[in-house]
Amino acid sequence: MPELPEVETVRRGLSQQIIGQKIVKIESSYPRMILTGLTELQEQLTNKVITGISRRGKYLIFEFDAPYRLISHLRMEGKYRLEKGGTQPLKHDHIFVSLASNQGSGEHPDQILVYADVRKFGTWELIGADALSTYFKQKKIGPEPTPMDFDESLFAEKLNHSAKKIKPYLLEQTLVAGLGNIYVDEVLFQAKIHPETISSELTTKQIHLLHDTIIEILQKATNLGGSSIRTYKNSFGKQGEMQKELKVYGKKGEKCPNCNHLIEKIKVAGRGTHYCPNCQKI
DNA sequence: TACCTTGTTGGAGC
DNA sequence: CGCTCCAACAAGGT
Repeated sequence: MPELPEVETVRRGLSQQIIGQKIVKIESSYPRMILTGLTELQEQLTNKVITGISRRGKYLIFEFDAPYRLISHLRMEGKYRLEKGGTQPLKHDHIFVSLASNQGSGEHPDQILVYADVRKFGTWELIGADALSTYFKQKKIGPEPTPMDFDESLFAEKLNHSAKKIKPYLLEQTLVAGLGNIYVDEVLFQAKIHPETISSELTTKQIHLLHDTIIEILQKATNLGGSSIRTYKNSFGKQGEMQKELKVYGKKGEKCPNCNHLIEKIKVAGRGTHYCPNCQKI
């Protein structure tokens, strides 16, 4: 379940591995996940060089020496890895991008970027470079969780006028981009806010703490290479370190590190939700 | 076998 | 109309 820290870690890895390489072939055994079509992708990107990889919220964005951008969302279990050619595809491999170093005469592929996804929930979309900002505006993706982008007064203004429960609201990606089910539980625990608190009932003090905690936890998790719970690995096949730092996610029945009360798991808006009933009261 | 997992969306319902 | 909530969906592991 890659959230912002995991997606950012994948981005950093892939940037080291494939920037400057030329796409010589694209194949897919599950073209349905390419929402804008496999043929279009092949037509526009074959023989193009990958010039950069960026990220917006949980979306990865591949850039080329062509006016197109490839937007990749990993959803639950999407993964990238690089392989030498001639390797047998694994069961859940869906897209194969053959890459050649963009130097010399060789069109001989050096390595293959493989996209694998057990659940097949991830998506690829090819869009014009000029349509990128429109794409995220239409999806109402909120600011990046950084001190520069994430404006506290705007955040407070939205919360003050909403009857939504805070956890599902934070998961919408509209208040701030990048939180998923793991980090939203961790953030609310650290800020001592009950996940079912009605947004407009949060105090100014709580909102301030929540704002700072979102930035802090996502930054910390990114620095640690994300959390490998379930099956997440980065593009080098390496696990993250943040799972060791989690306080409530997946800790049902264990003691709260603050007060020794047992961590509970409830359902909030259909999502498994971990919290300490003693530290996080409505 | 039915249920659970998650992010996102469309539409039901108030 | 505006807002909130929830089922549905993608597919397979347990």
